[in-house]
Amino acid sequence: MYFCRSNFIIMSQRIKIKALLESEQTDIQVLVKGWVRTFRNNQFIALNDGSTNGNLQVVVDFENTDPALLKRITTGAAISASGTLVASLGKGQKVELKASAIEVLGDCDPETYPIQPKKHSLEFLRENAHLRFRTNTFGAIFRVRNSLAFAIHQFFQERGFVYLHTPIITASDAEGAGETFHVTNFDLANPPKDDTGAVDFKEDFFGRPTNLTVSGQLEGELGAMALSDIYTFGPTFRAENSNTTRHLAEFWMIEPEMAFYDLNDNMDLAEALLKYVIKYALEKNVEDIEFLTQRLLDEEKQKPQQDRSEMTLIEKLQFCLNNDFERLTYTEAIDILKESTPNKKKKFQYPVEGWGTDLQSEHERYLVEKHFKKPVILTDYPKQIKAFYMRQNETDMNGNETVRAMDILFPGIGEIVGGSQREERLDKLEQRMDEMGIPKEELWWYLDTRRFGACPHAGFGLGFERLVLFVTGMGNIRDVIPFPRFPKNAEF
RNA sequence: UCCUGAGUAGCUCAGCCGGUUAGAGCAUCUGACUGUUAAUCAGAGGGUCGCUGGUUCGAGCCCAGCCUCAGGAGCCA
Repeated sequence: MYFCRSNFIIMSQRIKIKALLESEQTDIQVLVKGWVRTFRNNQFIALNDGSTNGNLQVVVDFENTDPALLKRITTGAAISASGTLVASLGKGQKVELKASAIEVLGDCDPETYPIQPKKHSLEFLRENAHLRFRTNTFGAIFRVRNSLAFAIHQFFQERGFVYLHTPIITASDAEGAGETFHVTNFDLANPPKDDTGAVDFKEDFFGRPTNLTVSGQLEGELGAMALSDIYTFGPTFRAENSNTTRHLAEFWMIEPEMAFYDLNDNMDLAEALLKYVIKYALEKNVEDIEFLTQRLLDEEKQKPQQDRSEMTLIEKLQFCLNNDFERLTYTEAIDILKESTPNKKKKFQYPVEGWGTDLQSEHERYLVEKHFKKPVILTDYPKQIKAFYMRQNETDMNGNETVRAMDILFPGIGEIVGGSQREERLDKLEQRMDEMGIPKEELWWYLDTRRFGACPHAGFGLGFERLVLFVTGMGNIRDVIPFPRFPKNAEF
């Protein structure tokens, strides 16, 4: 960080390895600190400090170094090294540090340290999630995740959106977005009961049943009805017993809500956001994405030819930037699927027959990966399979009832964004809530926005981990969040 | 939750039809070498075969239940 143009370095200041590796200067005195990746030949330390995927080679003058100190330079040990940055005498790196002093800051017993200088499976590293940051793969993933998070804020801030913090604890379970985690202060072995023998939540902390939020959308809409454009970016919780590579019990979601937006504006914004943040990561995390691209190539070498992707990770990301997402209605998608080869040859597990049922993931995958071969935005889904707050379309000439919904489908991920134009007409909204059995009394505050100065508006939810999954090319969502929460697992 | 597969050394795995002392590679340790890049070479240590029960003269292997993991499905973001 203290890299001055004048070749002058403050020796007492530690320099991050990323800055050193990018440096054009040599023959300067520097101080570095980091963790040993490998120690080869009693001479060469591959040192990493997390600032970049690359290691700095620290060369030790082993003949003039205390053997007891050399023994303590083990994989995983934290060390401090100072010396001269010189052009490397060996191949494989431009510069290296000729060490004049080395201090072991934290020893690391190689007999018991789980991370060995060898390849580890992702499953093993998941069980050692507290240490997996120290691997190349997870270093790259979490630096990319960081960039994406920053880019999301930057995108919205540049457009005048207000970052709104919606509550984590809520009393409404009305949205029906999934099973909730209960929040209570009760002694679960002995909760207070009322006259009928039911648990008496009047005695609980909030005086009513509460749960962790499944979505900040409804509260987000309240903000949009005054601030015009808001976004949330926070954790959400679903107690679904989902055991897949695409679901977590705790995940982060970005939920913008925009007043005076219709569905087209909504789609434009979502597409622009995705392209913006992918572009940002591609530019900001060049080495990380190159590393992850190579990692994916190596992984795919183990698969049979037909299961390998046609594009590398970088190519996929660039392809995403350079092409408009395909936009079509649910009804058009059903027509395509009905006429598709796999449907005619009965290759689908769930044959596509009529209008009105939800698409299975095999159908979404066909549209995205085989038919269009690019991200797809599906709109105007049947009203019966979508949430109560979505704006109802006029019944079409075939008598089909649809809502102004949109889902963005990504290759390998499936649904990454789900959104809609919201129903701003009070009578329509109330009627739909009645039909779906949603308690209007509980959502009186939500309905107030339709009573007082209602206006057309829209919004969407973007699953952050699914985005990270796509940009890193990883296959399991549990590998793109630092400490995954899923059924039967809350370690760390 | 359902379907399929898996659980054997620190890690990744092999282990035949149920039969003597359970193997390999990597990692670790010891020694050699000393401009290495997954260093190399020689040697050594390392096991409650997921758990519980059952069948059998005998179980890593067969059976039942449970636990955990992976992949797929559903729910979804």
